[in-house]
Amino acid sequence: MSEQHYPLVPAQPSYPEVEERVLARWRKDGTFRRSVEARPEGPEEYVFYDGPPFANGMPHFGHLLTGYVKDIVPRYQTMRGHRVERRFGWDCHGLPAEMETEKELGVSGRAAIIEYGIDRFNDYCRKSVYNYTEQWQEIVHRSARWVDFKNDYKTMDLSYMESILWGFKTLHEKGLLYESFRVMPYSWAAQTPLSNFETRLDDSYRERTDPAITVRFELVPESGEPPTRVLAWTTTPWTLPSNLALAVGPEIDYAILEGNGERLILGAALVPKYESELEGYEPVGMRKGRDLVGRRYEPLFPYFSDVEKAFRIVGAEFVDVEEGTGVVHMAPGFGEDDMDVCRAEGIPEVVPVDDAGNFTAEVVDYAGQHVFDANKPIIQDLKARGAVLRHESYVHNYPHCWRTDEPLIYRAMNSWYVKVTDIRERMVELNQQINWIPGHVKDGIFGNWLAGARDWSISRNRFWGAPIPVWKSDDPKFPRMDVYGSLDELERDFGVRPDDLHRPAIDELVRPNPDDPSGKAMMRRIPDVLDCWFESGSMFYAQNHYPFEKREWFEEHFPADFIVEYVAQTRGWFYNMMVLSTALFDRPPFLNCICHGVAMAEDGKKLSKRLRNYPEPTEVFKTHGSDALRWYLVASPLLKGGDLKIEIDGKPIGDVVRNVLNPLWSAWYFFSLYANADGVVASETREASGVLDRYVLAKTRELVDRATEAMDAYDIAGACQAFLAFLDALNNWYIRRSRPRFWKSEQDADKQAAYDTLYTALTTACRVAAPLLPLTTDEIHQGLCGGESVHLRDWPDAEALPQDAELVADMDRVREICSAAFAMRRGEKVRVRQPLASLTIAGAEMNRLVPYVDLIEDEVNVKEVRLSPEITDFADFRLQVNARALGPRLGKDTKEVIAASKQGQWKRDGDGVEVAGHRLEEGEYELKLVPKGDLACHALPSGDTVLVLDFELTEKLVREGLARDVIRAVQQCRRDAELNVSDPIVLSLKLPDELRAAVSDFRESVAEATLAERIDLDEGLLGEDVFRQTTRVGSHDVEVALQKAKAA
RNA sequence: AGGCGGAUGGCUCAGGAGCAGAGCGCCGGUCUGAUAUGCCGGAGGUCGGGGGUGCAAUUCCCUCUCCGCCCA
Repeated sequence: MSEQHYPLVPAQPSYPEVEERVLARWRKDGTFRRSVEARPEGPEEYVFYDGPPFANGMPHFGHLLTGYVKDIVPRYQTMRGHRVERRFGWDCHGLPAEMETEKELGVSGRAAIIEYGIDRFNDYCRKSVYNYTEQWQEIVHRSARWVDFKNDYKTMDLSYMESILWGFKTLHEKGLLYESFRVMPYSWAAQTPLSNFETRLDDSYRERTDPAITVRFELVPESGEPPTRVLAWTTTPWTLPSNLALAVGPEIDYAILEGNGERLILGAALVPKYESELEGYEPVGMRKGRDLVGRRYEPLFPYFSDVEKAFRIVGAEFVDVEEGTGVVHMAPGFGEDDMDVCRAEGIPEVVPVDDAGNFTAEVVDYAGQHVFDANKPIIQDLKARGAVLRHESYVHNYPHCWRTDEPLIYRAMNSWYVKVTDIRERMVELNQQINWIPGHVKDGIFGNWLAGARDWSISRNRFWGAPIPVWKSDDPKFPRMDVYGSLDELERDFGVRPDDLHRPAIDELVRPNPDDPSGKAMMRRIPDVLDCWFESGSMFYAQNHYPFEKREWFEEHFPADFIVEYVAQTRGWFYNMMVLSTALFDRPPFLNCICHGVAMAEDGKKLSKRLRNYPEPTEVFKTHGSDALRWYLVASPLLKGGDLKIEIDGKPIGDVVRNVLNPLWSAWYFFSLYANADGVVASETREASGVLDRYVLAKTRELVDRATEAMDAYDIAGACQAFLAFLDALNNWYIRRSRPRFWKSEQDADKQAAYDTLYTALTTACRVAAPLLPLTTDEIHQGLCGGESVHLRDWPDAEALPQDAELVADMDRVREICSAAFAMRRGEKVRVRQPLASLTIAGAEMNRLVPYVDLIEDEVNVKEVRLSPEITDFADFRLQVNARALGPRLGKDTKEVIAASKQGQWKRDGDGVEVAGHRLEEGEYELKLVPKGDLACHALPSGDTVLVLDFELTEKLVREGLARDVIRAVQQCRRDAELNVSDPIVLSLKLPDELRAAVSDFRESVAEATLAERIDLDEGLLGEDVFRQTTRVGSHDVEVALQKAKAA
């Protein structure tokens, strides 16, 4: 046995085992750190920002997908020579943590938390952040994602939070913050306002049945007028006690109806909808809305009857007659439009609802009742007073809180806002500097969202978050507001340097108001904390404690070269970073951004832990491995922004093993098997002489070119596609056709060339696929290159490999010819082992096929390949018009030309052709070959080549075919006997006469093919170590006996 | 409600104004001294409904219906 220079590998490995092995090696060797540190710091660095996930559960396929992309691109850029630091980030603050803590501690609501103690509450939140970090690290590690956990950032770190203070103060100084009392979506269950985009992030709109009532409002009578009532419609009866006005559309027609001793006013277009209620009422007039404006009415409830300027009909453009009565009841404390209209009219708002959604004492009759519970008694009261014309149920989509699932209300609140509208235009401009993948996101989903951006509410009336660094005087006689942007500033004014910026410690910083000479007024922090989105959107500066540390580092690492998250983050993280980056630095926060689609469960629904509608990622790791999952996800439509249904049994992931991992491994197995058998050491080569070697090197070059182009365009699926095409050429053509060169016993230059070429193709392929299959390729690469990790290598240099487009085109044509020949054999039901006399190839440029004649003869198993330029002997031309080129020129006649060409009604006309009275020039048509009907003929799909296969069999050909059948039987026997591929044997065959004659005729080739030193056809093989087998060849039984030949 | 995406073979999805594609599944065949988890071939689709623009629409426009997603 020769010396072995490569590991012996199994034909089919357990990929999960391979992966565990590679992971252990990485850990032991510190491969990740080494790969980063091997690249220089400085301007050549490639900057990646990791979006912080909120880890309140185990990662699912969606997280993994993002993680894979977060790994692939940095690995690629690292191989391209760039240093890529990868810090993991954790999103720690905000409602998700608070809600979880409320549930686990059994305290619910602001009051309960304050009673429980903000310090204890926040301590629990702080701990809960760590609940899943370990499992996350484990899964991220197992998925072969390289990311730095040790040096991670957390949004709750003191340094991070100090940067947040800086960001807030800087916005304030730039005049981009304001405080305002406005109507906002409010979660009474979470006891916090939500920003407008939070109400759109989750699928928060969902069906809800509410009461809808049509209410009579009694007008203050004008002289001589019978009792007159205006009808208004609402689905929120609980806002009626806060009603302060009624709105009509100035241009809308309102009908006046009379009956039952009263007059009713409602939108004329809506009268038919109230047919049954209005029976007995007669129309007595019609008024435009503007003629109703200014009329006073009686308050429905007494609670706010003294509010100035209230209880009038006002005009509002937004009123329509789509629904209701064409008259809108206005409660300016609970509706955005209502507040706008009423403020314009000088009507103040009233908000008699507390933080928990209960009526306050102002509304005496319902005080303490939750607003939704109060709907019922309010309706009953109104009915008792005869104020309700109709009471119905109304099913509509209604916004719900994304954390608590409870319905939101709209409520006027005090909140801090970022003046996004001031920088909106600039964001739209800066967005043009960003390369979005897929491209339509830029001016589609993201661009549109930016263009319609609204001011961002960033204060939360909660506990676990970065504090709003605003201190106000507690005495309105000495108004003063201080905004702090650093620990230094806090220390300067309060005399202590906080080591924790969380509540309640931060609230304890109090000092006398310097503007109050008596010293009694105190400066106190406003109790709100920041929206946690403000914090994650600040990561690009806060993760490195900007501007307090590493300022230069920041300058060099901003904006990011690359980020990736799923597409909905166009409303979340992408957007918030854009706002803050534009506001603070007037630059885009990132330059390339992949938005991937949504991984869904097999049932087409979103992945749901509760429904368990998806397999555990860890199970997939155990069965198919991480590389297969990685490939499955990133080669899918997900990266083009599409959604993907993940099958629960993971079958498509198994397909990846079969279609990607196995072919790659098979090539590696083949190499190691024969290289070890021959004791060969292969090395990389840049040139070759044989057509097969030159072909596969050119294919390798093509792989590098295509993959580079794809990866540079962030088209990961495209890189996968290129790799698959290469694997096919390598396995099913190069290796398949080159096998005899590896088998032969001479250790000559041709054999070495074959090894070197295969070695080059394999090592290059591993490097190209390293980001896509980091574990499997590393195992193979280490085997090929003496233990060197593929991830420490550079991306292959395409220029080092020969480019030969002509050779590739010719060889691909040859492959097509062979494929077509096999199809013809199948048509005639003639097995490939049966040699045929000849294959005639007719078509253009036949001379280019000359170097491949032997190869075709061998592959197709024919004695002779004839190349013929006489195409018309075998085939006719069919005219195929190029409608795309012709259409613009011929217009209406195009159809006729197409029809005529299909019927063969055309003739050649010099350089062109004539069809239906038109002359077609070159480029406007193509001539395709169609075999003549009576020949065993086959045309290539390209239409430029036809094949004729001679199926006439001579006695000799038949015998040769039979001999090959016997060879096949012997080879099977060798394999069943578990012989080594290079073991010589002694062979004995017991054959029927026909086969015996065939083997006699072709004794030499049988012996050569089966490595038989001796073939015995008469006496049979006797002895201990004889392997015997009876198999069927055609319709005959054949007895094969063989024995490993004794070493000479 | 809104924003966005989607509807193409049994399934998962590409494509894109000019003879409808891939993978899987199915059916049939078959090479093999690396790989039958391979290779070759085949069947299978009036490209969701309706309207419009065009010489030409599955593709562009309008509309309807249905589905999906919305802190990865």
